[in-house]
Amino acid sequence: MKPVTLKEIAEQLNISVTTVSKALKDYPDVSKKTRGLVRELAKTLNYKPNTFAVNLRTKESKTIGLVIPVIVHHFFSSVIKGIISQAEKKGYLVIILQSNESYELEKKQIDLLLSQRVDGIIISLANGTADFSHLNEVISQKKPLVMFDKIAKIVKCSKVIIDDRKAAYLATQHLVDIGCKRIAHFRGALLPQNSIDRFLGYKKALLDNNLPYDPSLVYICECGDMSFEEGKKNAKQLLEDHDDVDGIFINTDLVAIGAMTEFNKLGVKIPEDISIVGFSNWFMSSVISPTLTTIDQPGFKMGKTAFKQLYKEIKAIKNNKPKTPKIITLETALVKRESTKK
Amino acid sequence: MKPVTLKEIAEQLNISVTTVSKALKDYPDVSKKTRGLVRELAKTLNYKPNTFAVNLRTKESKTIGLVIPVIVHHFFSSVIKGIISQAEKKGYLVIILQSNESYELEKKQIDLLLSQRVDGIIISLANGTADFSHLNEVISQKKPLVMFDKIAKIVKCSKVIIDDRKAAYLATQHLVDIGCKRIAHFRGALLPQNSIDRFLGYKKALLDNNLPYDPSLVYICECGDMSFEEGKKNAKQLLEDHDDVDGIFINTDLVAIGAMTEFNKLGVKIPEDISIVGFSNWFMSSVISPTLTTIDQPGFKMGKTAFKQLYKEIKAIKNNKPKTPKIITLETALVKRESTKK
DNA sequence: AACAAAATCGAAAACGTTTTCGTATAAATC
DNA sequence: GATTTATACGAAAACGTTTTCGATTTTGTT
Repeated sequence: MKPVTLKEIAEQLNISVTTVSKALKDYPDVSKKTRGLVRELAKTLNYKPNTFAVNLRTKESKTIGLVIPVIVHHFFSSVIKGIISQAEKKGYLVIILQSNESYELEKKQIDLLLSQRVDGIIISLANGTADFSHLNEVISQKKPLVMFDKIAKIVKCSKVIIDDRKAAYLATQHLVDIGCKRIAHFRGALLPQNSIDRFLGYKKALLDNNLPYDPSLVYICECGDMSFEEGKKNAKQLLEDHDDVDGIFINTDLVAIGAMTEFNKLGVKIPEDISIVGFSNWFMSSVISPTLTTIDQPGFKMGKTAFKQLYKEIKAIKNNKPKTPKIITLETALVKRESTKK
Repeated sequence: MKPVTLKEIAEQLNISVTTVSKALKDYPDVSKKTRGLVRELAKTLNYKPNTFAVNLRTKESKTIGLVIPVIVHHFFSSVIKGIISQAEKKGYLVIILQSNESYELEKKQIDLLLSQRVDGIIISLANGTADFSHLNEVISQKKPLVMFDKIAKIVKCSKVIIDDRKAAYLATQHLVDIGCKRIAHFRGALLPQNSIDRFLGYKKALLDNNLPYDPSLVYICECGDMSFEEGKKNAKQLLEDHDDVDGIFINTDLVAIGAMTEFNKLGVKIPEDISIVGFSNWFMSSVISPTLTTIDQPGFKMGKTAFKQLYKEIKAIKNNKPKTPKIITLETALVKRESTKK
């Protein structure tokens, strides 16, 4: 009934707990014979070390925490998958918490993970996060921290990102290349670095092509749970505000799909009347009609990379060998589809 | 540098560790004064109980395990969200593992969770799972186990499901109601109970409407990572095999969307030539063209319900009060959209 | 003042593991 | 045969908490 312990194995074999423990962990100072006996008995009794005791003793839990803004989300669930699959290879478990795009909640979740004493934390920031004391707390506790996608440049930790500015530039340039002259932008929330960078890439592409930058062509979406609705709303507003727009670069696929739905309803033809480029390459984008040109954002790889980096830092800290934060930039690509086919 | 312990608080106040512990946990046998002092010092020192020690002592980790076949999946990620949000309310953390639709992996993950000594496990079975010894192992260790969606009737544990047979019946009946005479079915893998039930519901609806059941109209998809491709492949095959089909009830939205994509490519009009009903109500289904009629499967609620049930059983076992397994059936609804609009 | 009852505290064991360090036995060396 | 050197084992402390139970002090009662 009760789980088997080292003590019971020791008693049955008439040896000490110490020796049993050593035998199971391949210590050199235990004879081949007793090691064999211990191993055998442990197997027949189905011995499983008590993680609680091991954790207490070793001060590590082989568990990491992951905090993300949303879960039901193609990009983020891809990242989760990447992290979990990589963590599994190294014998780590992953505790997932969501911030719901709320700073308060994010702070609470970090606290929770710290008091849970996870071995490291991976996070993508909530839109509302402007204060970083909770993250600095993690760092000052010498716990490895890796940020991805929605990062804060100011926090001194490793980061896994894409070159948002470059990707946005590419997307906008593509719209220019196919002949768009009046290009709008549905940007993300104000705070997140990546939504800023995408905006800057958009702006730079316009200027490099001698197209005027018109702030009234930039619309904001929070990109939270309501992304789709926001896309619809902005699309409608855009039509009311401007009748000459022939291209839009949109911060997120889901918003883009909302916009396309609205345009479709209002009789605006895509790509004939307006060309659209999204961002992230959600699976959905390849099956809607017209299919959506977008930037491929490698979620799965980002997850894997983030864990790999975290793992390195966990090892490094364990060996008392510091590690300077590293910024890893993954490649993206423009995926051309029907929404920009002239 | 080192985390604060009860001992340090005790030494600073010149009292015993016992009293500090009691003061922090509102034991009645500690005076108001000392409790105040302890509380205050604990706060200023930012004391956080060492979870490892607490776990070891109390034999519970306030952590549960979740095993699902896939993560990047609208339904499953909704369930994850439901479980996590409910677990949070009760102070539980969730460790997520994926089985990748593989029995071997599923077994390994369960083992992992057991050796991790989680307080309970929630699982949706892999397609390949036909042996249930790993699940019975969980039960025989008196660890609460709740299955959802893809369940095994034979395993004696609580389950959260929908009435798949009824839902499938409803879906098929709808096709009949709009005038379909020759209705195909893309079913799921052979083993999962829900794919069996959906098939049975389909079959019964045909017979109840005096339509012949033709086995050659039933196609199989594994519904794993390749769902979309499977849908395309089956659609193509169906057209080659039969030229008189005017309706299809499809096991999963993603497969249905694959099929629709293929039909679209081949010039088959939906719903004019063939009407389609999917299953699950993925968000995607509401934005593709034509929008997909489907069965709404309440993932978020399923997750919440599954955790609630698990929580009840964790409490029950703690109080040495057994609990007979409970089967909870959630409501579904047919969502009529363009793919069945005649 | 004597006693009972209540209030307050602490010693100690326990949870199960890991690891250091010492000791005893066996093997090797001269 | 005496000494060194491997080899094999175990005692014990430590990780930080919870909880039982006994001891002491204070309060209340007569």
